[in-house]
Amino acid sequence: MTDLEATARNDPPWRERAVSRSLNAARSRAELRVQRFLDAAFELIDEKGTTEFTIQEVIDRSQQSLRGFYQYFDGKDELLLALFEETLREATDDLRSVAESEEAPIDALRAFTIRLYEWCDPSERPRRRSTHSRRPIMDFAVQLTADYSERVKAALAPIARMMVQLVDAANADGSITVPDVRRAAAIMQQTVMYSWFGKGLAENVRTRLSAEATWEFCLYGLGAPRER
Amino acid sequence: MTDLEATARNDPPWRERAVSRSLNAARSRAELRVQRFLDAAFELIDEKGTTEFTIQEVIDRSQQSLRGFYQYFDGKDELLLALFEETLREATDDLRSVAESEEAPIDALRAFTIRLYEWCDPSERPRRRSTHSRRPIMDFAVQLTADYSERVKAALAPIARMMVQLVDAANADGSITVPDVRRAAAIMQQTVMYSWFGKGLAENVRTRLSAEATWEFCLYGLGAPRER
DNA sequence: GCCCGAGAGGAAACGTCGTTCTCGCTCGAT
DNA sequence: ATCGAGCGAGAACGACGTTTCCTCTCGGGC
Repeated sequence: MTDLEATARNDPPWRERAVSRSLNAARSRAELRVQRFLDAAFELIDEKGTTEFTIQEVIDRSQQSLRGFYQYFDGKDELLLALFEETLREATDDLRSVAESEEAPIDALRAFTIRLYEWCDPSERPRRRSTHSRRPIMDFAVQLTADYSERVKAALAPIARMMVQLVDAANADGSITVPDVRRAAAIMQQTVMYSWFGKGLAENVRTRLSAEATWEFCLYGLGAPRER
Repeated sequence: MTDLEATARNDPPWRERAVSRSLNAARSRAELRVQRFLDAAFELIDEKGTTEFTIQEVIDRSQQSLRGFYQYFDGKDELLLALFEETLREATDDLRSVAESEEAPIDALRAFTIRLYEWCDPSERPRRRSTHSRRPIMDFAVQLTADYSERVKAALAPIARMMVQLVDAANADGSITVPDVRRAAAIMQQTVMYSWFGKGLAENVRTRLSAEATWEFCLYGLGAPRER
């Protein structure tokens, strides 16, 4: 062990650099190929409107080999999980910037909430520069949750954390009044995020919920003083 | 056509009775066999905690033939849909009786809401005499919604209708104040029913939402006066 | 210049499942 | 006794995810 460390330390710098360069090359090559798979899968989801594409289609579209696919992904689930995590990463960045663009805590919470709603609701065509529909991925997330709750939880954690912070800030300055910040943030997130399940269930367009209606409901639920 | 009708009308009564009896026998025999399939599927779901049983298992358990299965069901989806509808029928009856046992509209709404929450939340072991876990079916309902939104909607309609009535009554007597009853009922139903998705997502037990917390959140969201 | 081994592509193969098909038995009516 | 409908049993099929195997290639060491 110590010998190995010593050897490593005594390696001429050029060797280290060379190895590193080789590794970097390999890494970027690998990342490129992974990205090709992801892009192909996103395209297929857009076209079909569902996550029910076949591996073969991904292979054909990305012009890579089945063997290569299984070299980079443990299976289809891993691919879908990667798509999900990628989508949530985008959403998180977007939500952060939206919330930060507001001054008052209650306004930030409102902006954050409405944008979160838009990310989850398929019928919305919001302001964000959405390159493709994430709807099928959000749908599939439910199934992912069943088998990979830890990873889904981890992917959702940044959004959950932001929600807690925003509720806490609004609670601190008196805009809202909640007994338990974390609990309130949880129910808030849940109400907003899972609102899209009501999609096919609303009997008519009139009763379909809007982002605004959801926000108001939450606002009073959080104990905001009601205007008369 | 007229001839046929005349013939039918002139048929001796005994023939009609005989046919009817035969049909009744066939019907009850068929219903029995369908029930065997349903029971077997329920058992499998209970044991495995998922709807991912195979048709073969249902066949084996119900001691019937694959051929028979496809004679009664168009496929696995139809079976799952039947289980879902059966479950909702039970839930609807239960919810109705719970709501009717309360006098004041707001109390009825509260009782209804909390019981509905319990029906959807897997972790709850409520007062109802639940013979088996409906959790996997509720999970799968999301996928069913994607392909059979009409049938899911229809199965959910009675519950939705009750929710509207209860919100309307509570709104009428001033317990709550909502601008749009149908809309309020919709968000209410959604918030309560889909709360179980937060299952794997809550980071710890403390932030996990209870039926009571959900009810309170909704109550104020619906515009109930807040006690100070 | 030659060889060798890692890596990648292609395709065949496998296992699981849902679904369909076919064969043969049984039973009740004529 | 016979015929036909109904039904059980199981083979077979097709779709897919996944694994495996064979082959080719390419870069580095002898």
